[in-house]
Amino acid sequence: MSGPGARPSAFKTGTTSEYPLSDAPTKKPSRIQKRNRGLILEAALDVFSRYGYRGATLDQIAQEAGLSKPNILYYFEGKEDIHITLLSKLMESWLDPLVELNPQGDPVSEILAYVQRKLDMAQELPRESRLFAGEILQGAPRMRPELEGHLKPLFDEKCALISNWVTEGRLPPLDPRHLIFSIWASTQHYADFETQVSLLTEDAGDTYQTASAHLRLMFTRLLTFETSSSD
Amino acid sequence: MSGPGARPSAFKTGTTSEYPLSDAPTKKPSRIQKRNRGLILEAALDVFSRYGYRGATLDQIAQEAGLSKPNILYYFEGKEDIHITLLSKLMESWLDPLVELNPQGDPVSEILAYVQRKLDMAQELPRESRLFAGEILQGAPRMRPELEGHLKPLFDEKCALISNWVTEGRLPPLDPRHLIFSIWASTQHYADFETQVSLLTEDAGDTYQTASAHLRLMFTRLLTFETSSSD
DNA sequence: ATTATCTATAGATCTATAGATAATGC
DNA sequence: ATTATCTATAGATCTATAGATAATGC
Repeated sequence: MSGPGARPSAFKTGTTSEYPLSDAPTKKPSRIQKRNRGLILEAALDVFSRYGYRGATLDQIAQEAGLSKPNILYYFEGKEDIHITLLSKLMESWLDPLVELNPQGDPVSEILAYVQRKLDMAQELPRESRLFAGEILQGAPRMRPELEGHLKPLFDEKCALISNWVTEGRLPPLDPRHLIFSIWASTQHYADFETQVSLLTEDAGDTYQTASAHLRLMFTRLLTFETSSSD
Repeated sequence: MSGPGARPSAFKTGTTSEYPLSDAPTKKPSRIQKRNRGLILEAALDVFSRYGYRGATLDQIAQEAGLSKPNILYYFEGKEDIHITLLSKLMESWLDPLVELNPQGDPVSEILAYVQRKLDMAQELPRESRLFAGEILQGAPRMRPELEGHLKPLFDEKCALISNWVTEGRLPPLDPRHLIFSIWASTQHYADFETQVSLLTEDAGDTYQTASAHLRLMFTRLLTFETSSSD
């Protein structure tokens, strides 16, 4: 009846494995399965990020993947299953740059490196950035559990780290939450609002280079003590 | 046949009047017309900003406006006409804070005041912010002429102004375009990503106050000379 | 034997219109 | 007379399934 892609569409926040524990596969996925699921997810990323969840159609995804529409539904339970699978897989790589924020490193260079990693991701993974932005913009109807389960703990952990750096006097007093929001906003802007950015910069070609310099300057000034007084 | 809302759905970028010059109304709009068009636009802002263009339905808009579906289509040519009308009306108030950037004022306080105005708008007009964000995110399929006609000239003008301030030595060297992008991104973030922000801050209630302090600090540092050397 | 794919189509959803009726303004 | 509103429904679009057929792996 339903294909090998058949899995509960509900999020299992407790596991990152390919299959939820409650529904272990009786067969390992074949080569064709892996290949076609991959083709579908790649096509879906393109279509969903461009037109949004409701704006995207299975027809477009099937066409882009080079498969027939019913064949798409052989590998996934439905449109929503594809979307959730995409977002879920993206989550990890999306949080990676923040995970790498190293408590042992120098606070200023760690945060500046984080800014640069986020900007690089905006440049290299704009579709992923826009997929996320669209989901959040509409209230995260399909990703909320994932945000609570993975993003929230990591965010809290890194906020605590930055707070410690401030307490130790290695950073000037600032609100870690708003610092992180400003980093996210100012870097992802180049992917999420690419249409506007390239319209206004007349697609100068060096947008990401000049953006990098600007953001490095801005966050350096914010994070660096003004040692205008003694010591 | 078609109601008084019947107007060419194409954008007329050259005019900001209620009716394009080429299609002057033979009758002035009645009180009921104004009221119902207003009700519909208010409802549509709610629905479009929450579900996106494709995700919104005329049923939802009709319900929210308290009118029947065919009655909606009596006042507007169709779904797209409502959407374009909304975006077009929004444009002006959206650009207002930037228009107010005063060449005669003090550069730093002018820009800091602009940041605060944008943050206030995110707080007070989150639906408008999200409507715009959604449109840009999907490549501005219905707003591109408006962006080219109104946003672009204003953006160029204000970039030139900031460049002059830099040349005059009243601001440190910086890229005006990226400064404006950073202001837009970091302020609108609180409206566009409100779901994520309130999830991560556990809706502290004072989010906009602490955000204001953070942004003032960040942009003050960026715009203020470090007079650590002589003079 | 099982996995993968296709054609045809059911069933739901949505935009928009037809055509009749009620309310309003000279 | 004109403006405003309603019921009913046409027509298009989209997700998903039924059921048959082809390809693949023991």
